[in-house]
Amino acid sequence: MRRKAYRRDLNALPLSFYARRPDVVAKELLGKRLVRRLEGAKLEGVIVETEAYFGKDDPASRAFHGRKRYNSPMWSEPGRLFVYNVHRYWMLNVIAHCPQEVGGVLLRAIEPIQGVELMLRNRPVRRITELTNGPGKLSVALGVEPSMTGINVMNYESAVFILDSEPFPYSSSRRVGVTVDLPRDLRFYIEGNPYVSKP
DNA sequence: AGGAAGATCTACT
DNA sequence: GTAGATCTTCCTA
Repeated sequence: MRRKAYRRDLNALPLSFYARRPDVVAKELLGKRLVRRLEGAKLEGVIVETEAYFGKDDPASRAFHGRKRYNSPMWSEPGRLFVYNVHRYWMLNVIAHCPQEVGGVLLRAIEPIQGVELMLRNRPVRRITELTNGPGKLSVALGVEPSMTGINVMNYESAVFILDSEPFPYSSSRRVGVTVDLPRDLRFYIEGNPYVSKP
């Protein structure tokens, strides 16, 4: 009997992938493919940089001050989007935490692999490596809006979803721009990738 | 009303 | 490379 070969790159990640500690999920999201449906097109990129955020014990987390209206999506089911504002930009996060806990992963940079023309229309830049090498930048390029909070990235029908791929080796560092940080590395990135926001 | 924020852009030394 | 301006969204820590 013939068995169809399993193709990682054709499959979404299951809930069990996201229902783990945010730092573990942040590491393992590197190399996965982020897909954004926009105007009938598919914009796609490889995730090359992430940061993990925890709950009430993490001073840099949106959840630090307890549950409020603006941060309540941090408590939602893993695998959902949470979009929030910093300065003038929207930050794209995927909720990721163990049961009964709180946390998420900030998507900080992607390497564009499909729909680059449309991304460039959204965010005109001279050098292609400047297109999506930062959390605010990738949100502009992909047309991310706060109304996308709650979207299920495990569903192919969603406006944003994530596809599996082979695991990728990673490097780590302190989180970027965080004024009061935890004493450990919670930023993860693909070493040497030109689309990382900073080496 | 005032201030802070997980950032980005510009204009320079 | 780096300082300084930017001018949104949400909070009152």
